[in-house]
Amino acid sequence: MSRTEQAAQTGDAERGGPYHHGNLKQALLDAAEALLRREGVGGLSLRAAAAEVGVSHAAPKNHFGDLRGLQSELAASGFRRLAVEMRAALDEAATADDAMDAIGRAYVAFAIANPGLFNLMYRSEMLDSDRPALKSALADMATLLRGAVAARAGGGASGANPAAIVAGVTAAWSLVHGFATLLVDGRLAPLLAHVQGENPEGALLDLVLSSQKARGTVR
Amino acid sequence: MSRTEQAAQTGDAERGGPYHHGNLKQALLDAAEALLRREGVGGLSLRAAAAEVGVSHAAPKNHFGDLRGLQSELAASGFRRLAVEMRAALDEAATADDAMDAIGRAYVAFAIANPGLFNLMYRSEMLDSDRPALKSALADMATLLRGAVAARAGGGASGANPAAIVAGVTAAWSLVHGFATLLVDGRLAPLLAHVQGENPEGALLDLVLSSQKARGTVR
DNA sequence: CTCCAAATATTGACAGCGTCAATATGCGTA
DNA sequence: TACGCATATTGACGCTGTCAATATTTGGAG
Repeated sequence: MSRTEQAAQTGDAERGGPYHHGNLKQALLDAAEALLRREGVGGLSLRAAAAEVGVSHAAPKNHFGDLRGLQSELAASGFRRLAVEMRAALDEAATADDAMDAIGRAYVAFAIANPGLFNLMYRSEMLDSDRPALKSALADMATLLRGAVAARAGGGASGANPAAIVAGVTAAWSLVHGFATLLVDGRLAPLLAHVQGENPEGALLDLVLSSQKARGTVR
Repeated sequence: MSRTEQAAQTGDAERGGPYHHGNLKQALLDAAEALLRREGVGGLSLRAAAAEVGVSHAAPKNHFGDLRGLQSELAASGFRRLAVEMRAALDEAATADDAMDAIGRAYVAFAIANPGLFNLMYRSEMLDSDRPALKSALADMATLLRGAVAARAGGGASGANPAAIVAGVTAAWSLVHGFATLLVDGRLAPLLAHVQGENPEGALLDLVLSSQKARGTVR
């Protein structure tokens, strides 16, 4: 009995849907992200995503080519959403210095809210950086970061030292990314135990951000 | 014809060695690390390591249990070696402030020299943190980091603010780990292009480390 | 010295995975 | 209406981790 005969007997809604799904690509992305959220980056597979949608194991090939294709689209979606949240944080900040902290907090908040996706986004061996969706999402992130640092360094006027901007972007990104990465990987757990209050992650991040500003006074 | 009969005919040295390898655990670890270096974290597999050593596909089970066991021992070895190099850098530094930079440089140098291993070390889902070897290696790393920060914060005397030490450890570790992670993942390539000279990675790291110290003067 | 138990290694099987080729189905258009 | 292209299925292949059953070797107890 073919899949279509089954569908004709049981009705599309009850089993599998029509032969042509109609919106399979997005459905697969949603299923894949659910898998990522539920089982982590190791639980993500083409076959599992296909099964979750109720479609055959080779169906994803038409839309993503291979596993790296699916993962790249997923990562691109992640970078897009991260950029949105960072921009929102940027717009709400009053001073340029507040803006840097706000961006950093948005970055970490995204990693906490989407640990599996965040992991995937920074595993280049699982991604195809030539995928247009991923490429443009990454370029967008880069200009956002660079713009924020330039705004702070320029202090309103333009023409800040380019080397200082490169260093600033690298330093700010490294600090926040390192924190997010270590946190998501569970490496900060022993340190978090020394921070009291609810939401110790946020408190520790605040400590880190302010300790950077007060460098020299800690001693 | 059994494996032993073959060995009796061809000689142990020529094909496969004796039935009992004698040092299979270490040989598998070496093969696995070679695999990791050659093909990255995705190319690591029990069967490939076994094949490289010339042993049956299920032989690793006796020594590591499962794949996570092998990966955990590999990661433990990595953390041990990293700690050695960080301690060496620490001992060579003159001032306490130099020491922090030296540790950071050693950390990044290790990541550059062993990218696959470094990746593995910070993918907890691939590791079993209950493995004694990994547990103790991680504990050693933690005390090293904490000690270095406490020495800087204490300035020779003891009794520095514990909260400041937690913040300092987190900040220093986050900054350097973020830099190493982004670098190994290829994410800093666009920024590295703006740094002239041979060894741009080291130059950029120097910029980052000094920009942290000069915070406020960049503007 | 002998023999037996424990440690170590092999073999074969199974399910899950990504990927490919061949085939089936349905939608839009000429 | 009929054709063509996009989409989906089926079946196969080799790779993987893991397990159970078996084979071999080693080392120590008697």
